[in-house]
Amino acid sequence: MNSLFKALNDHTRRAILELLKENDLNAGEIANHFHISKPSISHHLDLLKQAGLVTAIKNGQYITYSINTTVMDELVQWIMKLKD
Amino acid sequence: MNSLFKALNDHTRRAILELLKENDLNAGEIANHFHISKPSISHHLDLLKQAGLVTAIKNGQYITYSINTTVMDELVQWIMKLKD
DNA sequence: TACTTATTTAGAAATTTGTCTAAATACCTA
DNA sequence: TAGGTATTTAGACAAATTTCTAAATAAGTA
Repeated sequence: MNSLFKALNDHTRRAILELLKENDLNAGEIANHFHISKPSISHHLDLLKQAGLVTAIKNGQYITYSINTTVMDELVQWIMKLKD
Repeated sequence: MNSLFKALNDHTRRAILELLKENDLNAGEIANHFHISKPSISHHLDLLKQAGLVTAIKNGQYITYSINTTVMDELVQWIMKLKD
């Protein structure tokens, strides 16, 4: 849960998830949506990957990122339990 | 949303919410559940309050804290939208 | 009023985080 | 093989975060 909350606690990373919801994208395409350097985006992608929120598949020179929302089920459950 | 994710991104604060789910508690009672100084707990409570996750009511010398889960609805909605 | 208790505020120290540039790695193509 | 493109890794730095102790504020009680 810790890595999940940590990954979600950043506007850029949340925006990346919203982008990936629409389409799978490679790292460069993701970076083009932000005014942040590619290494920084790469770092954000790494944190999302650590949380299980995205998966990465190498396609030759490119790495395609996809969203994985199943890890958020645990979060929703946690919230629902708090709500009773 | 930012203050919400920020407030949730800490184990102690999440544990405080779980405590308050069971009972309203005053600041001292909350502090007694952790091995953290009272000023630090006070700070955590402040962040939870800023996010709207708890409310505080002064009862004489004491301040009673209660959980407020309605602000998490927005978070659940955000997650559901990502899931389609 | 003086003392005690509950809580917060202030300020400081250590750690974590987000960002950058430069360099490294990996793959593609002529 | 040489050169170009895509991406990550490394290292540095500023800002934010978590924690602490000491002091301030507010309320209850003798």
